[in-house]
Amino acid sequence: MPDTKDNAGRIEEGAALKPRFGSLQPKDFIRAIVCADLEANKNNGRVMTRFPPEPNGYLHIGHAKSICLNFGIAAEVEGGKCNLRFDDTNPAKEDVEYVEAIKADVRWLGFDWENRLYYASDYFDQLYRYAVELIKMEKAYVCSLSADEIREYRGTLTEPGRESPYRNRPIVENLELLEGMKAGKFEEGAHVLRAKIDMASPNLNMRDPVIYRIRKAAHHRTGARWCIYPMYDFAHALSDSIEGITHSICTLEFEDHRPLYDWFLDRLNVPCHPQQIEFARLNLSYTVMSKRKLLELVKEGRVKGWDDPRMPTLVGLRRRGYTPESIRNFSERIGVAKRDSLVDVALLEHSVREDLNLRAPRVMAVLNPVRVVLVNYPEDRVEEIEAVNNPEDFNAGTRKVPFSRVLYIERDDFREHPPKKFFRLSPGSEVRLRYAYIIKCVGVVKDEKTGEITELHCTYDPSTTGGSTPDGRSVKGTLHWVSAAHAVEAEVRLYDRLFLVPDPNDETDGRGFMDYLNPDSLKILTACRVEPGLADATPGSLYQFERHGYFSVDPDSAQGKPVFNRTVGLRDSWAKIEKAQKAGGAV
RNA sequence: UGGGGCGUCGUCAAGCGGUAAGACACAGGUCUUUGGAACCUGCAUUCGGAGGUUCGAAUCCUCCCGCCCCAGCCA
Repeated sequence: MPDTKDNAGRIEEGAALKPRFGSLQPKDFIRAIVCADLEANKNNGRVMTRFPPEPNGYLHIGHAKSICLNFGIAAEVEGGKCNLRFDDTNPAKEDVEYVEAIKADVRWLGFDWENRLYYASDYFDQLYRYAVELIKMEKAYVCSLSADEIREYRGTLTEPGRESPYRNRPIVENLELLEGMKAGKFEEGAHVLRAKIDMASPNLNMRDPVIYRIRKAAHHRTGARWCIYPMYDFAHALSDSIEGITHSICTLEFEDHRPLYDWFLDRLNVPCHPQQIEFARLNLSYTVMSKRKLLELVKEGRVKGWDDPRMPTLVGLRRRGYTPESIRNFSERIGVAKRDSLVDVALLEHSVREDLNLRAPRVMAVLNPVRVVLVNYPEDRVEEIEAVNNPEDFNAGTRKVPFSRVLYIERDDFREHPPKKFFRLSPGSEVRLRYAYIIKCVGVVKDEKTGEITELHCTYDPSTTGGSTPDGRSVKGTLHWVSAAHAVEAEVRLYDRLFLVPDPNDETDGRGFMDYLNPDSLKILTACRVEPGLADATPGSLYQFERHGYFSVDPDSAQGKPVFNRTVGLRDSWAKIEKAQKAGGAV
């Protein structure tokens, strides 16, 4: 792990004497600002951003948007840099478990902070010195009001606040008190350090905000060395400055904090004054994004953990089968702006399909098997059928798949009474088995009691090797299949959206997001049959099950007993037709 | 009834005084041994509303309407 103590992003002298543009384009309002700054030679042509997560939870797709923005901009500018900085100012909520997970996620997404891994806690000494400076300037004071009293004194949205009776404590007394706080002489809540700004400000953030509070909790990095911790507004602005950040990009809810951000930097003798720019956070339809809600899903057991494939967390998406490329493309497509929006998950799904279409090897898997006996095929004959691994990529080559007299096909691919436009298998109809032969259904065997179809009898046409039709007859349907004697049994987990409504965050009718959970967000199929080549598929690898969708091999897989997660289904135009037929009555 | 933001196609989103990009979705079609993919076509006479300025406005001005955020010793 790189040492971060001595190289905390010092502003390199003479780092850039002329603007460096790199590939940066003004695609969005933030890049437009950066471009303009570069042209004006602001910051000496230097561009430095940062991604500042608090290590109190797992990263989700919303963070990915921010990561792609911050690391993206830095990468697009010649000499641009993006730091990874943990905003670890609240030991009660934070944990090393999260810092490690976050680092892994950022790396997985494809970004590199090189040796610039920082922690706000690296700056605690410096931050403390800044606080002392503020006191000496009479711009900060130790307030001994209780938390409740402070709230009361703060006023409301429409009424100004009142000044704390401790507001005009002498400098020496403030200094002594702060020293005492730092030394652990007081209990939590006894005192806080506040900035002395304006209790009548219409911006509540400016009503003498707390900048240090006593917290006697062990910090995951500094241990018990400190018992006072700086608040976000103070720590963040100054950390940005210490690292020489030029553009401090954050989400909209911090817009009201910008005057405070600037206030600290304008008063203190700091290395530089970064520009804070706010953009709208990502909202995705049919999902929730707040850490609180995600945590609740995990704690209440509604999902199996942070990496449950239904979670919008990066670990969840990864396990589901999403690739870093697809997430980066998605981030690019959604754009960056300031208006609140709800992005359609379909766009995310499109992004994976697009990526996986090009790279996922194709394979045959029967999810809901029904037996097919080729009555005119020799009993013990086994053919090795050649199949293309990826029609989008001829370099992917071919493979052999065993074919024999008894096969499995998808139960859905047979209809005893086929609806209009159904060109799969039905009594008397012909259909092609992918890469193999054309078969015709000549008999249906049912369970006497339940009426369930247990077996289909078909004949195969030996002249149609490889699925060709030498006589030129056209066979519309092509089915995937698997040889019963050779297939491997597999578990397949079919995921669907976690929520039933586009915006589960909407509480206007008194319901909460938990009320909108989709009871069918996970369907586990245990009797699936896949090609023998998949017996020992490597966890994490990705496949396309032909005619079904994209699947990732789950870590729960065991030798000879693979488990697959459906990443996303293929577009299914038959499903659309069928739905339309049902909706429009007959035909 | 305080302050800060935002309102352009179903969903994102360009546009920055010269006459509405693109993507997803959707609808048709071509092709096809994945009803996949690919490809083609269609999809806002109109930019929250009303006035005004201008030869000309989504872009400028005025008023109005709607939505989001802020009263943690959270970030």
